[in-house]
Amino acid sequence: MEKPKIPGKTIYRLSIYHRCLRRLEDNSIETVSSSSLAKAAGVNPAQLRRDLGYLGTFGTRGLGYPVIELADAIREVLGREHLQPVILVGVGNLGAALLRYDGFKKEGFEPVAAFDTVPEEVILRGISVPVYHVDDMPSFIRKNKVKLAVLSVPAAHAQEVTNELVDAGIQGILSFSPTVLEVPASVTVNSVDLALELEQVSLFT
Amino acid sequence: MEKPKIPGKTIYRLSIYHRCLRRLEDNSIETVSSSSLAKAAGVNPAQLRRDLGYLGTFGTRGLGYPVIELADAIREVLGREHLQPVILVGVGNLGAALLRYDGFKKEGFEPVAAFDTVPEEVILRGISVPVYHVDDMPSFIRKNKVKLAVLSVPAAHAQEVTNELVDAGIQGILSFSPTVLEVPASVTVNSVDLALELEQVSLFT
DNA sequence: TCGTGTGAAGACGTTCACAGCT
DNA sequence: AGCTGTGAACGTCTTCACACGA
Repeated sequence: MEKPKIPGKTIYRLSIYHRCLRRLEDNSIETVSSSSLAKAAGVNPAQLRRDLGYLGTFGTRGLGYPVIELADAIREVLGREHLQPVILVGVGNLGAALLRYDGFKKEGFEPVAAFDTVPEEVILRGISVPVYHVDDMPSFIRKNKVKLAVLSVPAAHAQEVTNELVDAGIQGILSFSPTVLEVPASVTVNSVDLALELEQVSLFT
Repeated sequence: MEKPKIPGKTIYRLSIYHRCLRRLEDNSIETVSSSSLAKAAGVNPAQLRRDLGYLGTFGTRGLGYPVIELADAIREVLGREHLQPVILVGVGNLGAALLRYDGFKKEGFEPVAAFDTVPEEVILRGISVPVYHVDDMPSFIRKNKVKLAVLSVPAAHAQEVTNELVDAGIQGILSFSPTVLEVPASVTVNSVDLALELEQVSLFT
């Protein structure tokens, strides 16, 4: 069997296309051309067609792509059928904001618990997720078979916490710490460094 | 004059190297080899040497790079001498967290004001930046010649606010809205989509 | 010998341009 | 005619591998 091996960048864009398609679904639009979907997603039409080519051949020449089928196909590839449980470690300012951020739920992720070294000090305004002490983290991960973690602890403790997460069985980490985390190859890490992102903007002006 | 034309990805990594170098400066370490710095930054040694090559030739063969000179050279390229003023629009959960986030200041950015549609409702816990009504935003931008903005408003209003920012003279925007923003070519936009980032992690596990 | 600097090769990603289906 | 699907060209980024200086 051929394994299509979809490139990472394409996968990233598929998520974007999916979001655009959902809007079209909501508006009961049935077909869409590569050029208009590409414009909505902010990419080149040829690139979009190339990306969709990884899903098989869907489009109708002369017409465009069927919105619903295409959205389903992307969902299948991205495995978006059920909500993924996520834990969050480090309920400081940023962590608390992330817990309240509803964008995660919209995209299929559900924060099921949060951990901090001083859980009693966490202000619970608008947070419906339980906050526990980090000592309880490994057992929680194992018991609930959580695979994804969001890391928003101070940089100085990021590696230490990461080690605990990995030992407990976490397979994917979204980190907001401005450090390079060392993990086994089997664990995926995605780092978002807010200051670096802002810097990028400033350098191209 | 030859303009070396440093690639965007290299610039991004230069920022990372710079952060690593600062730690070395703090520890009074005077020279560093490409391999050890590369490891700290999480890149391939050859890539690091290639990147540093854009700055001119600094290293001493057989020895490594002088930490201080190298850090200075990067600072010069990145134009990091003075603090850049930044405004933030949309002081919701995420926006408030970003205001309290001290990582920006450490990297040379200073939030000078924030704007919201209901500034009076913003809880000021730990926020030292003044929060004004969005109606006052354009005049503030013009008066203070602010060039950079962080956008953390709901997706539905992102484009509208962006238009106002651009009209008022903003040249770089760091957006946290999950939408594609339309701007003139002269304006740089960098989008951070938190849900997409988490999704990326989940897809590679 | 150690580690930089760099030509050359390779991997990867994007875009063009057009054949072919509806 | 309109729009997809894709070979091929192109451009960019990464890595190798080695000459050369300290």
